[in-house]
Amino acid sequence: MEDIDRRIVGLLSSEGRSSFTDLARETGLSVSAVHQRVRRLERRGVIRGYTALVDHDALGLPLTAFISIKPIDPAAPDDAPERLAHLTAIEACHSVAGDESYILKVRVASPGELETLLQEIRTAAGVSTRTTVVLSTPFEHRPVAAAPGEPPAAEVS
Amino acid sequence: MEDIDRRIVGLLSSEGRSSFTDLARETGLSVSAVHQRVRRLERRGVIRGYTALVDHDALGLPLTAFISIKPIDPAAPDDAPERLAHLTAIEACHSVAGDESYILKVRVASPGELETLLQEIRTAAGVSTRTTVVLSTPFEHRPVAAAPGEPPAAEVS
DNA sequence: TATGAAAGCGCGAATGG
DNA sequence: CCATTCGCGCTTTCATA
Repeated sequence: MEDIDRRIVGLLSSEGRSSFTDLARETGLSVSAVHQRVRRLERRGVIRGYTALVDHDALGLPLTAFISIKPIDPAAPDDAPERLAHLTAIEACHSVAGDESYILKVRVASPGELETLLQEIRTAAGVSTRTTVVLSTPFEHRPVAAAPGEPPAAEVS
Repeated sequence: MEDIDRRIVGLLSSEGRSSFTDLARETGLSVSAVHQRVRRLERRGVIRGYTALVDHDALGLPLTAFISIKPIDPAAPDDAPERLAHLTAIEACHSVAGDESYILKVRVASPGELETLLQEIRTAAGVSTRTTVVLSTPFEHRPVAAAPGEPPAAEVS
């Protein structure tokens, strides 16, 4: 993972369908060189895939919310992610430190659907919920910066 | 926005670099038909762009956190998003209902960087912060479902 | 909005510096 | 690890219905 790879990742992170020809131009390498690097980044899992960024309003899912969940029985085994995976309204699931155990990000069509979803979450995972409704999203999915502060210098890793 | 468009969006949402040839095969349309539909979806903003999904661990940004912010002076004009936009560690910014005003999602290299970032956020936007550290992420960026419950029936829009 | 054909270019593999 | 070459496949546009 060196500087030119970070650059490629940055470019693909802001333009996921860039052609190898474009990437070559913008990095100063030949097409086959970028090609090899991109394939290697994919194989090593640095690039995990590609996705279209969609306007959820236009798709009829204008309501976004963060739902924090906490087990009702703290002694029960914690398999909330598996129990919730079938609910396609849940876009992301993060295990977190703090008072609650997971934060879910969900997209639904209406308050009514949110209510239904909350009940499904509570019964499927045996949890209580705390919901924060998103009013608007100034920005999201910003591309990774080409160079953060400094790549971790000398770490054994 | 009809059914075949949702299907295309779903496909591009799980495979952002799918060729038009593949999309045509999977939808049963001709190549140029999908081509037109995809371009129209892009023009109308239903598809806002494409991005590579990256492994932040591999990029040297293994620490993810949600930071909720609240203005110190509630009377001051609320322009936090503009004031925070230059901080590239902030991946997303959502305006939310509830006790706090925004939820930020950030990616940093270390606890030390998180501390620095928190100070920058507080001074740049005049806010207090509450931070929730992400321990792991069972899933994220799940593709939009082809058909939610039902597309909003008869809305004037 | 759909299709099919034609032109151009990008992709991907193989070879060699 | 990078550059060059080349055949095939994909993208893109246009004419047409």
